Amino acid sequence: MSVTMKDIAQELGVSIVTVSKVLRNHEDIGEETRKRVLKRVRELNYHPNLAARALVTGKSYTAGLIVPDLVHPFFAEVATGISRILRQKSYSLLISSSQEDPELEKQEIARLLSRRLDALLIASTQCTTAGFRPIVDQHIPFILLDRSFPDLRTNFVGIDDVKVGKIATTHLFSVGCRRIAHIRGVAVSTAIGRLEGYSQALTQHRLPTRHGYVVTGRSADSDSWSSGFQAMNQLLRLDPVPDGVFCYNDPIAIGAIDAILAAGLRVPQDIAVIGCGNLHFDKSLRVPLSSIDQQSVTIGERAAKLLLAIIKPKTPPRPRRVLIEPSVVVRDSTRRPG
Amino acid sequence: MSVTMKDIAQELGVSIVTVSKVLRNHEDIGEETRKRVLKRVRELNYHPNLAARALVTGKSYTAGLIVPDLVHPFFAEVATGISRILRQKSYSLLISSSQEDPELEKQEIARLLSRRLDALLIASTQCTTAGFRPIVDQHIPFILLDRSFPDLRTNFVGIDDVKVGKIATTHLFSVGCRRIAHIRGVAVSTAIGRLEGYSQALTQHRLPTRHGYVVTGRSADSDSWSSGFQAMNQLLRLDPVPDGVFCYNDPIAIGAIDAILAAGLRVPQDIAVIGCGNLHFDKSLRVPLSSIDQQSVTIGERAAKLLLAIIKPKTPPRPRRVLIEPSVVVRDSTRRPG
DNA sequence: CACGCTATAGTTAACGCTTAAGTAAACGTG
DNA sequence: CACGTTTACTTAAGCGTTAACTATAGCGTG
Repeated sequence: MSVTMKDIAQELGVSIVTVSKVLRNHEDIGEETRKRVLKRVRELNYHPNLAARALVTGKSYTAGLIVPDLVHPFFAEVATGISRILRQKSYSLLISSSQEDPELEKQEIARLLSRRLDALLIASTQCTTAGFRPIVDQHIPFILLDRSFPDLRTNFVGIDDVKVGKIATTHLFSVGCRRIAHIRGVAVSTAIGRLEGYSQALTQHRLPTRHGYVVTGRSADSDSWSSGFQAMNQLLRLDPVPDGVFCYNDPIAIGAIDAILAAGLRVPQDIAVIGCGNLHFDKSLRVPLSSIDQQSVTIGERAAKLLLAIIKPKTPPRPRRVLIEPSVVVRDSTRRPG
Repeated sequence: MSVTMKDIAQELGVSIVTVSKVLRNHEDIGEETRKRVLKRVRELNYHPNLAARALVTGKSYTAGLIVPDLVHPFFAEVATGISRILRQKSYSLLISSSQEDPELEKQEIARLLSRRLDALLIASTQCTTAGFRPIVDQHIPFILLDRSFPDLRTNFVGIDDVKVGKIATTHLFSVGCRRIAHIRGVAVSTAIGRLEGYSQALTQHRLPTRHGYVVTGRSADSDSWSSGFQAMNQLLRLDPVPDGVFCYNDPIAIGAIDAILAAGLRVPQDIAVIGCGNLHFDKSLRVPLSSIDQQSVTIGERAAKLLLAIIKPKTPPRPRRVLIEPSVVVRDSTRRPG
């Protein structure tokens, strides 16, 4: 079918091994032989069969990535960051989406495991850590992204979610909000961390914890908008009505803003809103949305670097936690006289 | 290292081939032996090494996808569609981003080729077809997505761009616009097709072709917003000013709307705007944006199905062109008394 | 009861590459 | 000039599978 080392070796009257060595820049090859081989390799546009190489070396030069949803810009950006770093080291990336379905995620883990990838990167939708057992059992290095599990000692790269909640809430405080509500996410680590940060900030600024001021966006990410819309309507029925809302993510925040506007109130004059994620269209929204930037590309890049680091050594080093710093991006939805 | 067929065979006192046959549901295996093997396979959580299998069968059960930009929702959705179909047939997807860089795209093609993938899917940023030569030479089935090349007879799946331009322009006409401008994209097939459709619609509705009414968004997709903003400013300096604008894509349209609003005009009362892509946040924009839906997920699904079809036969069937039907999604930016 | 048939296995050789070990020739050294 | 050393290669073995044969037993059949 396609050209092999054997073909090249026979044509040139050398052994297969000689060709192999030339291609891997092995030292003990004569200058002239090396040139002859390289010349023929170029002429035939030969590329070694990586499946064969993987079989004997045990390294596939491929990493696997499982995300809940490729369309979500956060994960798309993380993937882009990973891809950029891995490309430099000639690694490829097998991407698979779990569609926010824990069962599907487990299947994908199994599938990727049987490909003997060098490492796995997972932004998990699992609730428990049981699904990671097969990975641990097979001694495949892996890194969790974005969402972490307290009871699982493994590599993790993500944003410092407590800090996210803290700086978002503090920002609302600094623009004059005193009745700050929170539309939280479902019970994953990111939601818990941001809630924790929100609470810490309230305490720090000596604001009371009001009853009903924390509501949960009920549904999964795919339906964040309506989730935010409904949650905000719940908040609008409270007395006193909040004057600032920190939302778990941007789609929820957009839904919340739409609910506020639908109720005849103004953003940010009556209620200021801040989201999280800093989606790149935030500035073109009906009310340009203030947000917490999650440095998604950076998360991807750091994850990829960590991956390369843990692949190298024979015995994997002990798990590392990489926390990225969030930052506030101020737009109209919180821009009002302090 | 990890469990192999050999281990299982030895433990059970059968030959490796027997194990292999059981796993591939080969018929000539006794009921009892089959059960014994399957039992042990499950106990050990054994999964065959796909690299080894790929080496001998020549099929990697992996497809490659190259897109200009993973973060762009269109490509993310296409990838999701592809992924969904391929998953059902136990195929994996190696995704790689060319970052809108033709040179990088060529490198990625080379990289994917050396992995002996079963097929390639490419949404290309190339200007010429030269970059596809290596793929053709190696007889790897491949499918172009979204952007096509008139001088290359190959498989293609994408939207009917002429129709896109036609129905967008016709929609503007139907809401009362009589001076319809077009902010076109750079010289790829999609831009050309949409322009063609725009022209056809003008003719059909007996509208004059006005000088300067077609301007080009200069830059690449990554900077579409400012591109649309500037292009719209150009249109605003014309006399007469357009009363409707069909934009090559949604980010450009968002930029255009921002420019119109910045000039103190209203959307859609003074100028109606329609984009293309139907990004899922369109409804939450400052002015909710009418758009042409490109059925991106469907494009991905159809592409994946085509892929599975052309992989099967020994000799590849002749190239097919699959054109998806676009449709108008009406929102505020064109909602005005006809 | 020898025959071929069927069901159920096993044997052998490859897939394309890498790794380790081996070797022949040329070279330097005391 | 016998000895080790270096250079430049070759040979052999094997990575974990599968494809294509081959082998054996049990069985009905004419």
